[in-house]
Amino acid sequence: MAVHPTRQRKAIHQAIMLAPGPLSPNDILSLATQEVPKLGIATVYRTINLLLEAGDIQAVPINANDVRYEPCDRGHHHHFLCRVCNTVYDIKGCAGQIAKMLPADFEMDEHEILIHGTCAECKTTD
Amino acid sequence: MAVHPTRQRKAIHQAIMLAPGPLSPNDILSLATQEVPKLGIATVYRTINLLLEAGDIQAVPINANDVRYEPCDRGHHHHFLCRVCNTVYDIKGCAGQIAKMLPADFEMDEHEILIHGTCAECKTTD
DNA sequence: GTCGATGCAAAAACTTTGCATATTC
DNA sequence: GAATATGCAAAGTTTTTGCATCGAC
Repeated sequence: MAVHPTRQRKAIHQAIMLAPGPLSPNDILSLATQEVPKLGIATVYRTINLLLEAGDIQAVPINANDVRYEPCDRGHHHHFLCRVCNTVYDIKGCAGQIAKMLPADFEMDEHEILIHGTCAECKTTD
Repeated sequence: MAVHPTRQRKAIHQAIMLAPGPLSPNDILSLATQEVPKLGIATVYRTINLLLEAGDIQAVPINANDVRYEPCDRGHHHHFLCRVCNTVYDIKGCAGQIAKMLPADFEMDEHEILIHGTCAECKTTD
C-alpha cells in the first residue's frame, strides 16, 4: 500500500484485498468497522480515493448508484452480477476479439465485461 | 412510447432516441430544453423512471456517479467511453464466447461490454 | 511537538417526493 | 371539469469538505 498506512487505512485496504469480488463503500465500512469500530464513512471515501489515485484499486460500475471497488492486481478478469443476491463475482478468462469490434481509428485501452445472471448458489436455492 | 406522451415527455424521449449513444440525465435535460425551455430536471428523472419501467430505455453504468440511458430497441451492441471527450459511443458487434467464461452452474441472462479508449476524433485532435 | 489522519458535522451533488398550479381531453 | 403532468422547492441519498481533535513518529 503506497499511501501512509494507518490502522484505518490498513483495515480498509485489507477488506478490499480479501474480498472475493468488488465491494461498495458501505460493504467496506461494514467490514473494516469490525477491525476499527469507530471508523467513519468519510475515512472510507477518503481512503478509496487515495487508493484509486495510487492505482491500488479501481472502480467497477455496476448499476445506477452502485459502484464497487476492487484491487488492481488481480489480473485480467471480468464480473458477474447475480440478480438474486446482488453479489458481484470475479470471473476469470476473457472473450477475445474485443478490439475487433471497434470502428476505424478508435483506440482501445481496456475493456470491462459485466455479466448479469443467477449465481450457482441462488440457482439451487430458488 | 407507452407512457402518456406530453410535450415534455416527447422531447425527453426524442432526445434519447436520436442520440448516437447513451445520455446522462443532464445531457437529456440540455437537449430537451431546446424543445421545452422551462423543462425541469425533476421531470427528466420522472420520465427516465417511467421509460425504464416501460422497458423503453435502459441504464448504462459508466463510472462512479455516471449513469447514462439509451433506448432498448437498438439491438445487441456495446459501448465505448472516450477518455478524452467522455462521450459514450455505441459499438456494433459482439465478442462471442461470453457464456464460456462462467463457472459451473452460473446462468447468464445478458452481458455488457464497456471499452475504454480514445475515439477517432480525439485521436486526431490531440 | 509537529505533521498528517480521523471523526464529526456541515456542505455539495444527485435523485426523489410533495404540493399547488397548469395542461390536456 | 376531472384527471394527470409539471415546476418548484423541500427532503433523501450519496459523496466530499472543513475543522478541531487525535495519534504517530
